[in-house]
Amino acid sequence: MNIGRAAKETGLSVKTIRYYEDIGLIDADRAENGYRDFGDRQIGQLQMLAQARHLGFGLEECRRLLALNDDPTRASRDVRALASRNLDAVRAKIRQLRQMEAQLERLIDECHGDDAPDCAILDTMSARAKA
Amino acid sequence: MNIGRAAKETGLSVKTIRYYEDIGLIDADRAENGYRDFGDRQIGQLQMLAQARHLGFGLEECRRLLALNDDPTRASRDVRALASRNLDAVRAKIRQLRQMEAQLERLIDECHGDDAPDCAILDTMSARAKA
DNA sequence: TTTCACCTTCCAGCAAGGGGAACCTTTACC
DNA sequence: GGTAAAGGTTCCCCTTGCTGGAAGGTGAAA
Repeated sequence: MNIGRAAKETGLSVKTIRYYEDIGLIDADRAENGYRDFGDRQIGQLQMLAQARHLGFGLEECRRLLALNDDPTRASRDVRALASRNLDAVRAKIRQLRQMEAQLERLIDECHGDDAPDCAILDTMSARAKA
Repeated sequence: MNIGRAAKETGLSVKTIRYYEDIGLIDADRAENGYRDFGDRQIGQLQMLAQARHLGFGLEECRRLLALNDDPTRASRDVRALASRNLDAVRAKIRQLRQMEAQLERLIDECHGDDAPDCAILDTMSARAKA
């Protein structure tokens, strides 16, 4: 299977697939004309990569996931730990974003939003902390 | 004020401040020895940058904010619009992260997390979509 | 004087790819 | 069979927002 076809099957972009091969996340066979040739195994790996990225795993974590998936002697505990760490990271980001959200809401609420120059958003943001 | 001192006052790193000058977000005077010299105005701008970054504004948006802050003829409407766009972006990210969170929770819940190799996380993630 | 902290510039790199150039192959159409 | 379009290949630069390090100049304290 050519790379374009593989891209369609997996929802990844051609560039992304080449990049994944480049950094050694997957390996692709080569046809005689030099074109990459993806088999079922590789397509499966790419689909897993797409899933994992969608779930917020970083590429190094994806590498670990692929290795675990390939290892019949794995312990599901290890997979779970990996996923849990990722979940923690996702939650941390959510918390941070929620703080941003709350502060932005407050600022926006306080700003008149008219033609006049005085603006609570700028006032608050430029307030000297130590003053 | 030297850059190190400015960094302490603003909570930004020395590298970050140099970077901000580099991309033209702020301008710094120079002392005779070639050292950067930050006055009250620049410190204020750096504090505003720190605030804005903290609130999730991108650097180009920060540039706009600084310009608006400098402009006595501004309309607070414009500041508000900028902040609202940022709030929208923050909310979009939160939504996305929440989806990740929910899916990860479900997967982790389904995984035994023991010594055995079978793992719902890997099973789900490597499931061929079209099969 | 020496030493140390601080400053300078420049170069390289991170995540995770995207864009596009320059070039080769395959496929489709007439 | 010719030709053009649509694919493929490698290569290098761009992005965002910095961080780290090397090589070297300067300032302050012991």
